[in-house]
Amino acid sequence: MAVTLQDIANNTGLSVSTVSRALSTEKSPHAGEQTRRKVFAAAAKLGYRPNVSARALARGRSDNVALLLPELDCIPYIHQIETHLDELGLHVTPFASHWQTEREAELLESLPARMLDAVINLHYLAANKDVYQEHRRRGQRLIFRVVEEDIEDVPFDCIGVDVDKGVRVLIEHLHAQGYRRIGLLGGFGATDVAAGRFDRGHARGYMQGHQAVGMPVETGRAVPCGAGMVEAYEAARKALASGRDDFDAFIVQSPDKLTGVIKAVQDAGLTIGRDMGLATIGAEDEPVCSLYDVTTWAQPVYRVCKGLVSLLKNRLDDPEGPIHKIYYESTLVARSSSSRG
Amino acid sequence: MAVTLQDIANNTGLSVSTVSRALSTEKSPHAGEQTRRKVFAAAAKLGYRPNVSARALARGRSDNVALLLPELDCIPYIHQIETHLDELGLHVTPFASHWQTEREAELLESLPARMLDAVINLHYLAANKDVYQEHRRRGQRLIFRVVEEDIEDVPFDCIGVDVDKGVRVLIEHLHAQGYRRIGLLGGFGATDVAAGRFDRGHARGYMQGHQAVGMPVETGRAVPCGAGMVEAYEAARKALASGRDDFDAFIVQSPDKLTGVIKAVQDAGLTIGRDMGLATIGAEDEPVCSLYDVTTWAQPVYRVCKGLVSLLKNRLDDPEGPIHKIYYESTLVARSSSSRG
DNA sequence: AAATGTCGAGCGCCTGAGTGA
DNA sequence: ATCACTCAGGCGCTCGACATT
Repeated sequence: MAVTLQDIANNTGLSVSTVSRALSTEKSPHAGEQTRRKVFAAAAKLGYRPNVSARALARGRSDNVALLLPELDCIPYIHQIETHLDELGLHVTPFASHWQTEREAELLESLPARMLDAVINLHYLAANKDVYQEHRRRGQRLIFRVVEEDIEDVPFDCIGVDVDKGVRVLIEHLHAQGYRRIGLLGGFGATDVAAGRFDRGHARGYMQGHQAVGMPVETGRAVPCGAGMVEAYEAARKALASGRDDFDAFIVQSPDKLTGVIKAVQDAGLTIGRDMGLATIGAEDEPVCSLYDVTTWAQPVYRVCKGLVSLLKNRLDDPEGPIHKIYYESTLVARSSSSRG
Repeated sequence: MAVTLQDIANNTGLSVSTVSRALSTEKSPHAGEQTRRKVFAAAAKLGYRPNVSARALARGRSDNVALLLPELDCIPYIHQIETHLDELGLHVTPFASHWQTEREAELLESLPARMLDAVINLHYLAANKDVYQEHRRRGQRLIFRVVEEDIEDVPFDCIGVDVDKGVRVLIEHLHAQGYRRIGLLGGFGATDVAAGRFDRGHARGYMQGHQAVGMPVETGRAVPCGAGMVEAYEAARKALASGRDDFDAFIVQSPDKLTGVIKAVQDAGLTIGRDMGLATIGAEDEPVCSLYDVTTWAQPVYRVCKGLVSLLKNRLDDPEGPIHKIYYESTLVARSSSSRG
């Protein structure tokens, strides 16, 4: 049904290969100016669209890159990366691992058969390190955004985001504002702290922050909770009910949870900022944060995405080149939720 | 690099076509039980993965369906549809049109070249009707979720969702609770009402609702606003500031905007439910709605997704069959945000 | 020596027709 | 005749190796 090169060839009286060459922007066996025009005219007239499968099969690449996400809700990332890749003539296909290590490995496994030129993984999982290695050995190009780990420990092209530093900075900031009983709500961080583990991510930052300001860490200040605002609400409510004096501030792991925590604080009859400090860690331009004027350790999403794409481009241009790593600093956006003025 | 049928053939001493047949579940030229076992063993050992491009090229279909979304944030839909299609052995690729009619047309245009077997479009746009027709004529299978239009006017396989009825029902409900000055905030609906147009979607429901309870429609009660909670907040704030007595309830077009409206109401010193009724239209299981206990006209997302997929299956099984249409009723989930008790 | 155009093999897989038991 | 398997052409496109000016 679809229009093929053959159709254009018939229509113009040229051969399929000539048509192919005329349409491709490549240089070497250039096509003549006239033929070119003729071909383009015919292509437009017939509504030709190159068949991506055939092209991929013939070239051994698809101009397609996979975007591996822990969840589908990383929308600003998807959008940004899509935009940047578009400029390189690449198309992006998102895949969600739903936070399952296994599933991520399985997805990676399925990618070569899809002929994807590269993989951008938004969340480096140390647990899958060997899997990543294996896939690189098979020729896959992998680019990572690293959140939990130190990028020194990551033997791949990657962008580091200073999340653990964020907790430290937020604690110092909250401490400077007079808060002394700072809870950590949600995420792996809260779970780690509750279990007395301080060797990675938020938990490490939590520890470092307390050390920096000379406060002892209380593992009871960790409030683990499931995903979503409702669970965050419940967790915060309970935390505030059981002993209101245990907390005078919360660091909330994600803006999503923030919505729940805000309500819990309000319901407890507390005023945000004055009675209860609030801060979170998230992407820049997070609507909830500006709506509720919440202090944020803001990840530079735009630069991170741009960085990921440029790493990708480097890697595609020079598959054997040295590994590149970039570290981006987040910004402390101090707002009224954490000021006692 | 990747393992091909050829590799398995070499490994087992069989021919490529035998291997192909042994691996395919099809029936006709069955392979012998022993060969089958041998082939599967070799495939597993070598880690064979069929090349999707080659397969698509040879079969003329890709076992892939496109999911056309107005925005990337229809996450529950994506997830559900993905799950159901998975059971049919189909893979889904999401494409976002960002609410641009043009872009949607362009996307559709690009799909045949990707050999997608079908398209599920989450938002039927009457403006693109001719484009849809044209693509069906070219053999594309199209399935729609219809929100704004009457499904009688939609000549395609589709699921209807009773959104306009929702506004009517919500108005009747709010009226019964004693609310008399009901605003409509956000979306096409608000824009239409503000412009005095009542011929479709929310605007029609707004009109019908008022008629049903015998209240006159005030076009000034429409509060148009852009996407996102921050814009909704601003719009609601202004509406409440300019003349607080103009409104005693809001119907909010989407749960996203709801977050902003709630804050605006709180900031105005009003109590939700008592001073100001609130209701919204959204998917079932919307976290914001249960968190803030907001009355909702709840779309049956799960059934809609299941329906879309079953329509799809029908269409694939019988491309020439008659058009099917399904109409799903939403449910009124009455909560405290709209009760004066 | 270019510049322009054609040939044809082949990417990995499927499948109708054919071979031999 | 059935069963088990192989041959070979083709899906639409690319690209190295020629042929023609």
